[in-house]
Amino acid sequence: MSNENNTFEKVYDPKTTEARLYQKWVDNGYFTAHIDKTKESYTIVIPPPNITGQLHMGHALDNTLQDILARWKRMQGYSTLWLPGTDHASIATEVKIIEMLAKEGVTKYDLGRERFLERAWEWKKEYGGRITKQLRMLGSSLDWTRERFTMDEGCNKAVRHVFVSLYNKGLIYRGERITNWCCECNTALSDAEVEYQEDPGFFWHIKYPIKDSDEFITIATTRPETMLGDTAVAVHPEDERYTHLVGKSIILPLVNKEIPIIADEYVDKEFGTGVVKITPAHDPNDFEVGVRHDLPIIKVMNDDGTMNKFAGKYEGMDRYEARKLIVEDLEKLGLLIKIEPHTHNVGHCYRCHTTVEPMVSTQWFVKMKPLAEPAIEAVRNKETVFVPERFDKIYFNWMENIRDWCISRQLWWGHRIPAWYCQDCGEVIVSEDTPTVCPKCGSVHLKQDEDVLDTWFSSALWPFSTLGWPEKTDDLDYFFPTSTLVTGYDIIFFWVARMIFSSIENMGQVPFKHVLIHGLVRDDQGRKMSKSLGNGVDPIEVIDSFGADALRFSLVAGTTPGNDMRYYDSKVRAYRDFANKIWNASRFIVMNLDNAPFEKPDDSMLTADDKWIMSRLNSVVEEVTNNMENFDLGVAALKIYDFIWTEFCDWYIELTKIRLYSDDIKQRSAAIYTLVTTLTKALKLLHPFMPFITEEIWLHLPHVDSDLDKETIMLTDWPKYDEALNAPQAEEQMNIVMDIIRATRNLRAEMNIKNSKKLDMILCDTTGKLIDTLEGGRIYVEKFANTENLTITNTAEGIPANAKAVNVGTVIAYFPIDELVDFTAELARLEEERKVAQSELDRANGKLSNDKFVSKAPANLVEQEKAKVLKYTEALASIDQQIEAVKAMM
RNA sequence: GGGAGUAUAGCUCAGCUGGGAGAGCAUCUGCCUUACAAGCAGAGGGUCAUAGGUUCGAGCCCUAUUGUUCCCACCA
Repeated sequence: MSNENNTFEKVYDPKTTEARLYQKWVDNGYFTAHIDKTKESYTIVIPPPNITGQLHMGHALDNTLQDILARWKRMQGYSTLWLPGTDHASIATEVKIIEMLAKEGVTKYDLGRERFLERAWEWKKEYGGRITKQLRMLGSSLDWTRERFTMDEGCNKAVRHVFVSLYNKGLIYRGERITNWCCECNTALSDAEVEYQEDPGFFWHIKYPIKDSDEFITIATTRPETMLGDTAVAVHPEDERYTHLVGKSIILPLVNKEIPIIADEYVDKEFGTGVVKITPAHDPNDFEVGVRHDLPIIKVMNDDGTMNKFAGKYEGMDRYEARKLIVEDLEKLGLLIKIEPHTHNVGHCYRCHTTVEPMVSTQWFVKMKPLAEPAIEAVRNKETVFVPERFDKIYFNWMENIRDWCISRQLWWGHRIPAWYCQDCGEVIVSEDTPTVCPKCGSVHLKQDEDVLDTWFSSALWPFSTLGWPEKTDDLDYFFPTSTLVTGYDIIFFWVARMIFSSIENMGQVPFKHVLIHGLVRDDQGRKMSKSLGNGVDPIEVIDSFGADALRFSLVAGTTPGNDMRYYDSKVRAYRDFANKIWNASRFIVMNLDNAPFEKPDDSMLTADDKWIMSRLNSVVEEVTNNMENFDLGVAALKIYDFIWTEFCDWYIELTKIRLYSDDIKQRSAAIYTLVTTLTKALKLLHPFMPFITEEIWLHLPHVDSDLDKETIMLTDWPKYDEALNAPQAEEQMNIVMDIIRATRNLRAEMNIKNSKKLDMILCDTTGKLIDTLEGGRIYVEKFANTENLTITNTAEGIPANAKAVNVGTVIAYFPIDELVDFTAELARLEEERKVAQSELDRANGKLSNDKFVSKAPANLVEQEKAKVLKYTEALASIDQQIEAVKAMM
């Protein structure tokens, strides 16, 4: 074992170890997954972070969870692959590059497509590696030999293959539909990419004059500028107020065009004026109405949100400028009745947050119904299970009400749509390979579609495209379907749902067995971390000050799947302290290594504390493993923390000092052996959570059994529950011993007796049943209660009447104390103790006198209550005796 | 308009299929005890939101109410 740089300093310094260990892990290929048919595989694909991104707390949480699972499964003997990669993030990246170009005073159109893409690839080269470097700092055991990118050659191939296949099945089509249009990003968006929020606005009530009449009809609108594209006015067919007008026309103000008054069920009689202007080109509902009534579609805006030639005198104006002017003009004409404040739900672009404009355009769509159905079935049949399960409701709700997916984007950075249009005959050619001639007319004048695909189209294929599909690769064969997907609830629609239906469609099976959903990491006030608020905490800075282990642990310990959490420095600090605690405990053990030979002791050399700690750890192993299997990582982490700090450090290590400082080398050796093996096992449990410090310590420790040929804790075996290690008698004994020690310390604190002052003590068990147990624990009590003249007896006879008495279960610890005892206070304390004992006794008796309890409750609980009756009866008797004694002294 | 989460100690949160409420931080009291003051020992602090119900027994299950957070939905 090499010890370079490994001196045990008093304070653990993560900085000097983390980078060194990570490099070693990578260099030695520990993260590299191997196809081994004798083993089961365990696979996680990373949710690919955007190449524009920097690691934020959400990533830190997401990847910590994945790393814990990967490291744990690896130790359990699974052939484990955690596959890394990044996402080209079409729209997000394009926006960033345009911003960068703007600083140079250039637009993307100035550059042209080709040179723009060159710049984009340069960007990818420069920033794409930034976030993966940061993932390394977290300790992520990712198999970098298999790193992928959504726009690498293999993924491109998968994308084209899927597109063509869906097109040939009629599941991808192109058509003129109304879509969400972002005027800022200049592209169509899918429904999932629109975020709705309540915005304050106005309701403008406008009079539309009826043709050949003096009558008016009043409409109310929130977007007056779209009236220029009105092609009808609609009322409800059963609205008596207006039935006489159906079939007539109105003259559209400002445009002076005649448009019909139609009747349609869509109109709500109760809302507004009961009359709706119909603008098929700029409203999704109106579009539907337009289709039903065969209305013309007049688009009055350009893609950038300015008014076009159909807007007449408003042409060229920005949409909001036009709105203002139109309202003014209407007012001048006396057609504006009133303006009402009105808040309404308005869609915003999820990338740039500008108001989305519903607009008609020609786009490519995926027909969703046929794809959604089997995807719903698969989750219903639990082929894929959400953890926690309630998230399947969100999934079902979305999938069952799904609309066709708009997949074309008017962007340049992304997978260009593999469709070509024949310039001569208009034929549409969809093909994986670039066609050279038109199959219909033989023309060579083919032009590829200008648009790219929604960035989520490629991420939907991620679990199999990254393993080599559509090729039949060994990786695909062995590692697919993957095991667990870890992600936040915020991208269930964007990503999880789409992976599920894409996988079923293309692979014939679900892409993963479990979806572990986590919540958001919020700031210390519970607010979402965001750039605009400036309240984001940089995980890299946290790692810098407290270490990756501390950050990881703080993100997991005590959290519940699916629930949001808050980030606190104080939490990380607490776990940094925990790391330091383990460090010092280990330092202590290592310091004692040359104190005695490290060898397996004879069973007879094992003491009660040895058996106790091994038995306790054995239970912890079982519980933690069960928790991990149920994805209760937060509970598992706390149990490990608690075991190491409280039971191992605060008790066991202290207890072993009796032997470590003894003259008997065999005893020292036995203590050392148990210390090392217990610590080692605990470190293994902790390793998935705190990979760095556990490895660093493990490298300092001597090893036994299967660890002997291992060079890293990463590849050691996950501890297994072992029936043979259970030691109920030792546990009982140590529990009594610790209770007595605690009671004594308590007494000292209460009575202001220095710990250094030795006390006389008489341990009295009048039942006589615990005498052997107490004798066995004598050595611990003597040392840690700091006694002299410790007497263990089964009779109260001969105990000085003025001895201070403390009840520890059925055992009474007497302290003949020379100092003046305040008898009044003592009496009061005893009375209080009596009250408690009496109420306990009443409680137990009450339960037992309840026939229903006795007959219906499990037998062991009934037994427990009976035992209590005995115990408190005895306790009461003894307290009464003490009270009498005190009274006699007064 | 639908749906989901959440309400537990001063703060942040755990609490596995119902069987006597826990942790960290904070507070108070002692300790530099030869692994650790980023530590040790002790203490205080909770009608588990409210009201009903089921049960021998409810923080946990059911119903309603209130507060709070979020998701979905085409109301012009």
